[in-house]
Amino acid sequence: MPELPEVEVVRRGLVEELQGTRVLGWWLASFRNVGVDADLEYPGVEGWPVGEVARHGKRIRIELGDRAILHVHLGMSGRVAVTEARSPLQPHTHARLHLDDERELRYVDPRRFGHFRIRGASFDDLGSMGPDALGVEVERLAAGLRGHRLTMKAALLDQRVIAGIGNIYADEILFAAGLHPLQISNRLKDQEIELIAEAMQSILQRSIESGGSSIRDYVDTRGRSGSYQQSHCVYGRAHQSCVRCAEEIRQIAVAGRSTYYCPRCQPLRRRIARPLIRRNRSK
DNA sequence: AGAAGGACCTGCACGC
DNA sequence: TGCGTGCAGGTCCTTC
Repeated sequence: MPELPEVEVVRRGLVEELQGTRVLGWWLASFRNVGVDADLEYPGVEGWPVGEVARHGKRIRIELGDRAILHVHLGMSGRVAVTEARSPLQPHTHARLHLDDERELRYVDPRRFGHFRIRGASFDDLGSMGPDALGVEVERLAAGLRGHRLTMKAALLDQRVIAGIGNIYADEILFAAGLHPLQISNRLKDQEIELIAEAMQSILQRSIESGGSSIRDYVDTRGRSGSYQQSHCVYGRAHQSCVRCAEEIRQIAVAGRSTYYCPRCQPLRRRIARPLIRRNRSK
């Protein structure tokens, strides 16, 4: 399931693959998450030059000439690949961008949680998004976390607070920072926020260098899996021993998501609002 | 304002 | 073997 590191690996792959190409046209499936703005005409034989391939959080934006931007979100199971136009189509291929060198950019998404939309250059999809998690400054992270009264797990998953973190890295970051997932975001001490910021940078950076985490579906633009899942300390390790203290890793539901943590390395501080704990424990 | 649950969607693991 | 069921999760929406 692609989060920031996986999306960044995909972005870097696209930069390599799409350099110097032009988009001549497209084929788009008809379902709600795939489409093109009604007022954009087909590029035609001259094509649109592929420009900057940028990323914010889990979203990729690809400039197409000066009039359009391709917005891609991989959702749960989305993949993009640049392949020979003649190569056979994989099942669940929902979009194909025809390039000027006999290749295609293809978007495949079995679970259809992702998005693939060609929109006018002025369209802004980042409106309420928080800062990108990679390289975020401590002050901005602190402002985001203290601006909401959320459990830490919910805060890290909330793209308005910080963009790019999903279920896996939220758990890994909280473990590295020694914070319980039910800790309340606007009651953190400065030192705790610094620990989160440090853990976030080091984990995301290391994961990118490992090609991301491949849990089920994720592969990069050339179909290669990442290996960071081998470095996970808590995610998916319920009932196994903590790598740090050997205590049993626990699995609970927080913000509607499976959450893994070590009760000894991530103790719950008392200043938590009681109703929150009761509600979560009653599940 | 925030929590919770449902909807979207498919593949996979599991139990019978 | 084959079927039904539950689960996984990113995001948006509704309800409380």
